[in-house]
Amino acid sequence: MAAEKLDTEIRREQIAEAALQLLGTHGIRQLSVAAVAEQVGLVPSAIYRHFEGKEEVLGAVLELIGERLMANVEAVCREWTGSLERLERLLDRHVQLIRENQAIPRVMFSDEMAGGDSRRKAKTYETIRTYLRGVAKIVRQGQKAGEIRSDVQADAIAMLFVGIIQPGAVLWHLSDGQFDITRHAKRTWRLYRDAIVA
Amino acid sequence: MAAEKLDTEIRREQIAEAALQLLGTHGIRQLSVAAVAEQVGLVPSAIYRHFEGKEEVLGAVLELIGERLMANVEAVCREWTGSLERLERLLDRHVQLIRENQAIPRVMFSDEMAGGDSRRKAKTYETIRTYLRGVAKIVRQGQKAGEIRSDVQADAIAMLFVGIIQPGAVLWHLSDGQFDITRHAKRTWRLYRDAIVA
DNA sequence: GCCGATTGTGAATCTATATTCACAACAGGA
DNA sequence: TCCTGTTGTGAATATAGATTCACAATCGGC
Repeated sequence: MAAEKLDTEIRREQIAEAALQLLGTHGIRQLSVAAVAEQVGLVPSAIYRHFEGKEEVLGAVLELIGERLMANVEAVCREWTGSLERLERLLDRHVQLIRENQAIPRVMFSDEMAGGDSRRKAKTYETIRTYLRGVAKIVRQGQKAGEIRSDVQADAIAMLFVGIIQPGAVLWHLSDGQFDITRHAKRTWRLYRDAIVA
Repeated sequence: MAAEKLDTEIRREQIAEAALQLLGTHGIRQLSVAAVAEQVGLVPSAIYRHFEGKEEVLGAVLELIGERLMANVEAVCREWTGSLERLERLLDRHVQLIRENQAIPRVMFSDEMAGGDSRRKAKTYETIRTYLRGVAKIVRQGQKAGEIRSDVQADAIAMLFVGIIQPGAVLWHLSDGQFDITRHAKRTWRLYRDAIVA
């Protein structure tokens, strides 16, 4: 039975989303064009109507992740003013995002992606740096406002922010959800907060 | 030209080590039996004299990593007494270990490994937990001794310890060594230390 | 309603890799 | 020295999965 014909822009999004999903449940080694196609409800060869090949699909996934990460940064900056509140909320959103997309931490912090060409490696690097820059910006504002200690570089503070989640996210995934990442984030936040307040 | 005939125990170690090395330079997608064999100076089929297959090789790599991680924990416990010193030195050693084996953080915190069977996933989980338990033990001693704050679970403190390195390790790898992980660890240690002292 | 362009399909192809196997070389013990 | 078990080799096999292609269905504009 033939699938509905949809605009290539729509399909590209669907495909990237499907790949992201699959990357969460199985590793990159499992990620086959066939699996992605099935998830979308298409036949493998149809993928090539919308992407040059598997590599490009992975690139789109990376793009997608980058967008979502930055959307969170922008959201907290919009909704809150204090830098500490912003960071705390960003943490909440980050946990939420990870819970919905297990693949994110793995893809970003594992270079599973970087396997193919080295362009992807560079792009992954850039995506992470962009996110870190966003966090660091919040931190710097906090430092200017005297809410966050200024004797440590904003970059370092931003990176430790990511470090709050990363190990927990992995445990959460490896334990099939046993490990309570939300609680972990809450607990660790207290620690982190105390470490960075002025 | 035929390779020297060596005892299977030796070969197993060589093979695991070679795989670990390759996992560092290329991702898991690149890791082929052929590549491992070449690195050891053998022919692909020779691998099967010592391992059941690729999966088992990956298992051995995991084992290897676990041993090295725990060796560090034991070393700092042997060489130092204060819990803060122990943690600081463990951090040094951890950075060192990562610098020598890029694959470690990626393998451990990326579940690249967990792709195959779910036994590996469970084993990866156990390996990480074991390491975390080791760190947490140091932390608890510090809490008893009054060196480390007691109002936060030792587990959380141990996990953040890992979080100090993890993001930096990834950036270091993705940037091909541009990012200075050693400096990052030093800077972040100050932050972390302040966060956990009693 | 007709036409070109776009999207979907199924079969065929192509390649990379894991794995197997029969045979060769070698080690060490009897 | 001979025998047996172990390790290494190269060729052959098997398979999964990416990619291509000729053809069919569908859509939008005229």
